[in-house]
Amino acid sequence: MADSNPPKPPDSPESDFTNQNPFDEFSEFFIFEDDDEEPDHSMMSSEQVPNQQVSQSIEVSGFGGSTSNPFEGGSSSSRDISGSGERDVKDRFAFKTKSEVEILEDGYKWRKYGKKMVKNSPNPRNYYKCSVEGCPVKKRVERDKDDPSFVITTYEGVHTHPSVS
DNA sequence: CGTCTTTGACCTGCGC
DNA sequence: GCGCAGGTCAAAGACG
Ligand SMILES: [Zn+2]
Repeated sequence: MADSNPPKPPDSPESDFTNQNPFDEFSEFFIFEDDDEEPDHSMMSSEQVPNQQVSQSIEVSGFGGSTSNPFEGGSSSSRDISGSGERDVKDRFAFKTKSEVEILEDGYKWRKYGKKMVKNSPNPRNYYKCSVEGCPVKKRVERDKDDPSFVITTYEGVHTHPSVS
């Protein structure tokens, strides 16, 4: 109750983006399944400098439109490396987006199934899953620690069905 | 009426 | 063995 939208008018993410500069407000930071992680040995010592890495220029046009999806067609089922003891083929795709709302419509229906607090950020992490039966796709949404205006959306899995009608 | 949201509890893996 | 962290499920309620 009293959800109270953020201190900001309902800025429909699916109608303003076309008018904004993808380089200024729509920073796409692709975070593939990297092995190395932040070697954070000591914690809470002195805040580390924010890693403001906003770069990369991927073709992202009809995002939040309705049917266009940058996911399908790019990196997907690459399970041809089953012979070698390679890492799992779990498709993990992180997306950093500048938005005040976490519910970015990407053309799919998601059902929230959990909320957790991350220690690294004073913000909670939301867990979503595709409502479509048979779709093992999961989505994780979390706010940035240094930039609460940024939202990190992590997609896991591949949709096995076209976008919603 | 059906769908989705919300919160807590619960499970597992790991570290020490 | 316990605690912590992260992740998941389930019941109830809200809501259209
Ligand atoms: Zn799906």
